[in-house]
Amino acid sequence: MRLSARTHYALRAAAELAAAPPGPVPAERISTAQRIPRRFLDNILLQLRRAGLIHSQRGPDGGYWLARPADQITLAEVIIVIEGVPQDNEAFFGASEPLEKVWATLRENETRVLTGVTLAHLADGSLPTL
Amino acid sequence: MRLSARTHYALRAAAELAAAPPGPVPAERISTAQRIPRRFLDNILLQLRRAGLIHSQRGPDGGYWLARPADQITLAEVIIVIEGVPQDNEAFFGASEPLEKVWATLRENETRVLTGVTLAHLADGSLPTL
DNA sequence: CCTGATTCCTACTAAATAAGTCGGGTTAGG
DNA sequence: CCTAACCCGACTTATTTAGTAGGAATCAGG
Repeated sequence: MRLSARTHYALRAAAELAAAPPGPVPAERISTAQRIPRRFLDNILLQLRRAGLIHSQRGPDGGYWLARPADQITLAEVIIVIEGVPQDNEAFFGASEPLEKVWATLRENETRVLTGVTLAHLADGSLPTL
Repeated sequence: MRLSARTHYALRAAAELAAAPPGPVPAERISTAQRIPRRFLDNILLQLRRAGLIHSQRGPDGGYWLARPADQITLAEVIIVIEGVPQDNEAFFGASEPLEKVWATLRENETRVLTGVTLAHLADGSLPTL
């Protein structure tokens, strides 16, 4: 799979929000709970907010919260927001042509798992049969 | 999955060797058949040889060939040779802990497919049920 | 034993990506 | 108006990627 540190952080931050009681969670809290460098986290949360995945509130008692119920946000969605859509522009010739099908299979497996797990699953520790 | 261009080239080169009739295949041929930059290919083939995956012969009528029967070389093996062993050093805390299991599942799926497909499968276009 | 085809090998480079950091601006509550 | 928080673009440093360069070593055939 190979995901960037940024993406791992985003997923962990999202998990933290999903597990928190309702109401704004300040970045500082997420940062310490998940051991994510504070300024970097700001940056990531900003990206999640711009993508519409979370909402935010400034000022005292401000913070971040999920824009939708945790069981309606999949890991795949978070990953896409951070990594962007994967673009494959490989070409296959002759003997290597069957590789295309192998990659397709791999991608399907991946997608199936990542769209099958939601933030709610992470929050209550009950993973679905994958 | 995300593999480097180098790894894709290695796989395609290996597929080409698997599909060729017995005997040395010159790099030049692989390069044109699979549209791989010549000098870069040299470099990659060298790495495959040092790993013991292929053999080579210099001079006229020289070239490269598989060190073992094509049905005994898996895609996983080629990938490991080029990419090295993947090292994950992520740590999980609290709400994000279940992620570990998700990544494990993903890795298992991947491994199952990549160790299940051999160069022989590519060569004769008969992929196993994945 | 010379010639040309072919592999072998180290080193180099330009561009992209990754992983943060920095400095300050903006907003809201008390 | 003060303080806690988010907002935002730009910057930096290191690593990886995708090759390229230049030539040395080897081997078959004539």
